[in-house]
Amino acid sequence: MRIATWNINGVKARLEGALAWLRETSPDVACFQEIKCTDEAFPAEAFEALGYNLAVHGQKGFNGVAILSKRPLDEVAVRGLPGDEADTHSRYIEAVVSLNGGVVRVGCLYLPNGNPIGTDKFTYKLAWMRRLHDRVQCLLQLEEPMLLLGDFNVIPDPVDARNPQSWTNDALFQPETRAAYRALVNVGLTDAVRACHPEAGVYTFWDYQAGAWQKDHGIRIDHILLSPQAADRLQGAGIDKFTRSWEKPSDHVPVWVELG
DNA sequence: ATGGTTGGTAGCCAA
Repeated sequence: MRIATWNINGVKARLEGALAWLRETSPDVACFQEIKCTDEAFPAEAFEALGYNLAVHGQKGFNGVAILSKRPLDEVAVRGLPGDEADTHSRYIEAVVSLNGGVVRVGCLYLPNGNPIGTDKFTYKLAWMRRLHDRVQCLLQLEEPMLLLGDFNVIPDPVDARNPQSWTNDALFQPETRAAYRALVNVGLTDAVRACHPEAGVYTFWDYQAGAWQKDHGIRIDHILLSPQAADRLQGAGIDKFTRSWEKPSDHVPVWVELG
């Protein structure tokens, strides 16, 4: 089965592109980030017409995440990342997908950008990563096939940027950010794209500004992390770079894994 | 080069 993630940067602006991508690649599960709308405003019918069941956690204007699944969603485990009642951002939704003779748990996330550094936005990013770490440690005890996927807003290593030096003052590439991401992976998760594509030049985001796409000034910040039970079934991973050339593209492109 | 571009929303914020 194919499980994919895509920061679509506005479901209203990206509806035709998102539908075209779903028709073309037919993922069994698709996770969206930055839907930028409320649950009520999400164009559910258009996705249901393609055979998807939906779990949406949105808010007005920005953020917002959604899980689409061809198989039934057994349970929407949580809407919103646990650990801070005061956090009103819609950045995490987790659901259990029912399979023939099993389940797979999917955590769809939009990790805070954190810029500019030295502000409460960066503090919020690091606190959010700590809460995500706590959630993952809890989930690993279930010993299920589990995927944590989405826009992590983390450049893990210099190889994940075309021009690493240009990101040295950015929240996505701070030592604290990278350390928190390493700690998360090191609890026992597999970075699926890294495992399947260790080579340089693998990116998932190109800024709209300054001709970043034309110059291939990309970064790899959208990730799929697998629990051991999911990693055992990993058959391949990839990036649907072709969507970045479409009319009205998202600045991110889809990332996917194939599980046996 | 502290630039430039897009989306959502309503005179800017987030990225």
